[in-house]
Amino acid sequence: MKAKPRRTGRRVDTLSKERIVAVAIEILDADGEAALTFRALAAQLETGSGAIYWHVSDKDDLLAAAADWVIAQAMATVDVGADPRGAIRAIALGVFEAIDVHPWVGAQLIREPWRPGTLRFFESIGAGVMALDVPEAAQFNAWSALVNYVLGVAGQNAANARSLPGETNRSAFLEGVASRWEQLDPAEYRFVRGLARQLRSHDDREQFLAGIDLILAGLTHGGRSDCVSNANKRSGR
Amino acid sequence: MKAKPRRTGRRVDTLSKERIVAVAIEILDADGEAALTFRALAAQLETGSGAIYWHVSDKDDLLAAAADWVIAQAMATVDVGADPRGAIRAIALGVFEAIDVHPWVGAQLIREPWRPGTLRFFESIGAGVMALDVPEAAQFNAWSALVNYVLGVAGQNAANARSLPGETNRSAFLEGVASRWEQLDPAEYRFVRGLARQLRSHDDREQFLAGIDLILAGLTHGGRSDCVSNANKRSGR
DNA sequence: ACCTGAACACCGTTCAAGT
DNA sequence: ACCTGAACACCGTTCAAGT
Repeated sequence: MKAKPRRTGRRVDTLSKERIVAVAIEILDADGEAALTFRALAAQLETGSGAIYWHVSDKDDLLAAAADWVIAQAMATVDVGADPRGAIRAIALGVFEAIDVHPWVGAQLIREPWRPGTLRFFESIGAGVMALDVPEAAQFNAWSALVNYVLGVAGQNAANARSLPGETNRSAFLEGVASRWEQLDPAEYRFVRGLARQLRSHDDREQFLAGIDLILAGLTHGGRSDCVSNANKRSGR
Repeated sequence: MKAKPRRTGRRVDTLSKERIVAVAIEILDADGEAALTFRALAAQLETGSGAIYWHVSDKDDLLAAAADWVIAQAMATVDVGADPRGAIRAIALGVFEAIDVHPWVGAQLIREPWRPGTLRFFESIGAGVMALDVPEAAQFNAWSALVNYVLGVAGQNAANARSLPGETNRSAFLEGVASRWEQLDPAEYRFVRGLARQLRSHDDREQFLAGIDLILAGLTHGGRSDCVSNANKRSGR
């Protein structure tokens, strides 16, 4: 009973960085960040743990490569229309949804901002900003605000999902937060208390886009002389 | 030579959660997140590693408590003026600067949004939003955009600083990113290439505040009927 | 060139034993 | 009630040895 089916000398699935990254993504999606160990990966790939180091330099490298693959995929399938505003929304939403499906990506994106997927994301947002009516001197800040916002929400989602994988878990987490918030002192925490109700029923995706729209609105109005806000002048001091 | 100075029975510094958290913050600030181990902590506290577990349930608990202490401190010293816009800017800047000094806080803030420091931060931003001219239905989204933006920048800073502690390291990191970006194909990465120059000389703090101002501008103008932007109507589809 | 898997150093956490 | 520190299970990484 010990005899295994013999391959013809060579193994069918040669080990490669692509295959390693693909299996890593499977493990990350299925069981979360803590489940990705070199031992689990080696077992799944039917090889020794040391073999992985031939193709991947490091665990950091593995995680970065996995995150970049997800983002590159998301960026490749984004439908960028003619309208720059719509393009920015579509790109941001594409990254948001990719991270929604693969929450572990959120924590990885920011490090190593020279990976192809991250670069595509950065450049696409930048192209949208250029296409808008934003003066050149303000473009860097506009780009930074958009990118930081997207990554902020991404990180938030990642942290929320880190506890345990699964959909039920997320709503349970929100329910837990909401019920804690409801027990706060009304005098001291009026706003947060009021948030609790809405926390249970809100649509993440919609709220994310509302934030993008807010930044875009500020961008357009801050730059137009016929509708200048005093928000851009330092208020007070 | 072996005789240690004998204390009078009781040890002078009783172990307590406060003292553990204080030493943990010292280690985190000095040598980064990777350096905080229960062994290092126990050595610094001159006790056994197991003793820490009597006061702290977990490493997660320890990190969350440390982050919350930093944020609570920052919130306590924020000077909130009368002007709601100035208050929001001051609160955001307070959190930004706290995370700038203690970069490891960035990654921790989001989890456990019921710790006192985090709650104070949430409530303060919420109070600012309420004080602004924002319709009640839009308050949740406005609050979310502001908080997410602050946490996004915070996370970014945390990731940048994670590589190694120290000031020189940060500028070296930015220099590395800039020089990589400059080698990109000008046809494909026009915007990111242009960013490289500005990346070296930009002021983090100023850029952070510019993002806050952008959201505030969008907030004011999106809500006013005399200056409605078409950014809030779905453009395109 | 690429793979194997035992070995190493190190970690969070537990727990019987002490005071 | 609180502290001690050895022990346990587990991890990333290395490396001599194989093909």
